Amino acid sequence: MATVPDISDSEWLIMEALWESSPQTASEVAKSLRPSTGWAENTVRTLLSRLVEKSALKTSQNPSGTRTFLPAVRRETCVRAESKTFLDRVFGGAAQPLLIHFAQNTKLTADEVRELKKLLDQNLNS
Amino acid sequence: MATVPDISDSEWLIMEALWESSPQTASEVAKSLRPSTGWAENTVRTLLSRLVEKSALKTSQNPSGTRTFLPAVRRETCVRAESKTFLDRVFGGAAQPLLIHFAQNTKLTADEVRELKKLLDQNLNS
DNA sequence: GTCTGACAACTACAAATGTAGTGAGACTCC
DNA sequence: GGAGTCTCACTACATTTGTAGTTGTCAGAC
Repeated sequence: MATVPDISDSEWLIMEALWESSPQTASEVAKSLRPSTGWAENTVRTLLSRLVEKSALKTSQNPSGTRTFLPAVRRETCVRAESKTFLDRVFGGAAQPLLIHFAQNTKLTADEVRELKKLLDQNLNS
Repeated sequence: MATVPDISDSEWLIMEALWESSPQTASEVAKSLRPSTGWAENTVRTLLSRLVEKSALKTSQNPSGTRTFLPAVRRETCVRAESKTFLDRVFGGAAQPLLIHFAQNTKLTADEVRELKKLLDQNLNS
């Protein structure tokens, strides 16, 4: 049950970068986030360190002596945890109102609707 | 577009209490939250004041001189804002993966599934 | 050998959040 | 009319978050 660490908004962006491609060094992460966030390299380093402290990331020493970072928790696990928090907080834990909310408030394509309906059917039979 | 104030986790509980029934005095809110949160009355007062500052709540002086609090923003509005934040943060703004996630990870009754499918159809025709 | 430029480690600091305590005025009940 | 009781407005204080700056080291470039 490896309790999932609490990941803040900014930290989430770091995690995304590493879930997408890892391991990466601090400066690689910084470089890839710079366009979207404008963060100074040190900011990224701080966030990386905090995530290591929280055990959301692991590091490994690579031959050249610099550290590389890689996720210690799977994205799916974190998504699940965040989703639960959100669900509890905003919808009082009731998933159906949440589904209703998003089904009403977002535009979906016919294909997407088809796929969702299929999933709903599978849900029933599980 | 009445930008929605940022409401923290604890504050959200206060808002819920007032969305459910308002206006209420500080001590009424405190009393109703005590069982679930264990908060001291002053904690509730502080949170109420912060919410008034943020314009999430309004107050009105009632005859006896004590203040009562009531929401200044509709629950639906806040839910929408929180949902968007969450969607952007965790699902990169894509609603369909979110719907998939919740459709797969929650148990629904046959009725609920039926209703959701109906909504999905309406979504298509809108 | 020294200068340069990454990298790591540590420190900084304000705003937001969670969770209260204190002091002062008003009201209430003997 | 003094002693509790409510309320309110202020103040407090540790943590977490966002966003860096500073210092020291080490490896190549020259």
